[in-house]
Amino acid sequence: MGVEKLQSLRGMVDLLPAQLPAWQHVEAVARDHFRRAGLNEIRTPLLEVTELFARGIGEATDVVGKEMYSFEDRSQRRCTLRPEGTASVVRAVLEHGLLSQGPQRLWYGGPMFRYERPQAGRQRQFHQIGLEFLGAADPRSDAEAIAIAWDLLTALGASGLALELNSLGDANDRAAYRQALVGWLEQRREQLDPEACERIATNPLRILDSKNPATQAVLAEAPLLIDHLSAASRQRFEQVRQLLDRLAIPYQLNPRLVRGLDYYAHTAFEITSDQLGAQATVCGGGRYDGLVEQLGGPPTAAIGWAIGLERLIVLLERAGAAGAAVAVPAVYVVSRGPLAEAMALDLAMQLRRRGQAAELDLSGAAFSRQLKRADRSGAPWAVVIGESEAEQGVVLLKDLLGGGAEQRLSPPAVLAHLTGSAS
RNA sequence: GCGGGCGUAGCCAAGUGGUUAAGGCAGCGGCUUGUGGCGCCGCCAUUCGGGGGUUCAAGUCCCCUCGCUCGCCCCA
Repeated sequence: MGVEKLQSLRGMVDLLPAQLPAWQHVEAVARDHFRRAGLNEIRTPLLEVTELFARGIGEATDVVGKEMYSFEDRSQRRCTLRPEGTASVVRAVLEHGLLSQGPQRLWYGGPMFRYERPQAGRQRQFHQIGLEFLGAADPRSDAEAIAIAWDLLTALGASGLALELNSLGDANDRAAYRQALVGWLEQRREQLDPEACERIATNPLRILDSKNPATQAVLAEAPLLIDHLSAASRQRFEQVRQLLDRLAIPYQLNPRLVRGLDYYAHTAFEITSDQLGAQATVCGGGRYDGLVEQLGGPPTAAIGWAIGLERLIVLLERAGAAGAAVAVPAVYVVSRGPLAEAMALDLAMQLRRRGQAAELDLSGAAFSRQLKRADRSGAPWAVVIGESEAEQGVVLLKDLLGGGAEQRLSPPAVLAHLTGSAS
C-alpha cells in the first residue's frame, strides 16, 4: 500500500508549538537567575570524543558502560553524543585556557543523550540546564550553588521539593571507607541479591543505593561513609550545612546518597519531588574536585549541578504552574479580492515593521470564515479590506473585543492607531 | 537490559467474531459571491500502529513486530 510512515526514533520527542511557551518560560526564568548570580553561558558541541566521557565520568558507571550513543565517524574517530554537560564544559575550559583568567562561573543548557528505556520523565534525548563553578573550593560555593538551584525551582513554582544532602569526603576518605564497606559486605554475601554481590568488586558504594528491600534491610547496619570522613572533611560538611541553615534552605541528610558519576567528592545532593513518580530527581549535583586534573588540567576545585527540563516541566504542569498560552496577534488582517489582498499584505508587513504582531489571512475564503478565524486567534483588532475599500484606498478597523464597531480609516491612520503613535 | 498495561481520524472516544467503523472537539465548505463569537447543513478512517495466521466471517481471537505507558534498573 502507501509509503511507510516515518516516525521519530524511540525516545526522541518533538516539542510542539503548544508546549514551547512552557519551555521558553522556564528558560527565561533560568537565564535571569543565572545572570543575577553572575554566571556566563557556555555552549559546547553535542558530539565529543568518546574518551572524554570514559575518562571524565568513569568506565564503571552505567552511563558510560551501557547508555552512550557512540559510533565511529567517517575518519574512524570514536565519537559520542554527550550524555551530560560537565565533562564537555571542563574540556572546553581547559582547551581555551579559561582558568588562567581566574575562577569560572558558567551555565549551560541543551540536549543530552542516553540510550535508556524511555519512561515518564526519561527520554533518550533530554534537556538539561546546569551550572559549573570551576576554581571554587570554599564551602560557601557549595551552599551558593545549591541555593541558586533551590531558588530557581521555587521561583518557577515547583512543588513537593526535598533537598537530600550527603558528603562523600575526599579520595582518601572514600578509599578508607570502601575498604571497610567491602570487608563488611563480604561477611554478608549470602544475604545480598546477585546484583549487589557483583558490585562488591566493581562499584561497592552504589550498593548503598539499592532499591531491593531485602538488600536495604541488610544495609541498615552497614558502616556509613559519614563515619569514615577525616576531621577536615567532616568540618567542611558541617560548614556547608550551617550555611544552608542560614539560607533557610531545608534539607535531609541522606548517608546513602551516592551519585552515579565517579567524579563526585565531598558535597553531593539531589533535589527530588514527590510529584514525579519513579523519576523523582529534578536536580542533581555535587563537588568534583578531581575532574579537572583527571582531564589533564591543573588541580581545580569545582562544584556544579544539572536540572532535567522534561521532569521540571512535568512537575510544573502537575503543580498548575505551567507557562502561558501560544502567542496572540495584535491584529488579524482579513481581505477579499485581488486589489484588497495586495493591500492587506502590504499593511501587515508595515505593522510588523512597526513592532506589531500581525496575522494575515491568506485563505481567500468568505469574510465570515476569515472573521471566524480572526476571532479564534484572540486578536483584539481586525483589519477588514474588501474590494470597495481597496478601490477607495481605505480599510475598516474592527474592534473584536467590544461590540465589533468599525471605523473607516486610511492605511496611515490605521498604522498610527494600532502602533499607538500620535494620530 | 527485565517485567506489567495499552495502541480505532490531528485530539477525545463508542465498539466484547457477523459484514455501511457511533459520537464529540478541531479542520474544511456552505447557509451569508462583504463581516466573528450562536445556530443549521454538508465534507472529513475503503479502515482500526505494522505484518502474518485462525475462521464462511477479524477492529474484536492467536503469533511476530513497532511504538506508547507504568514499574525495575539508572539518573536529570
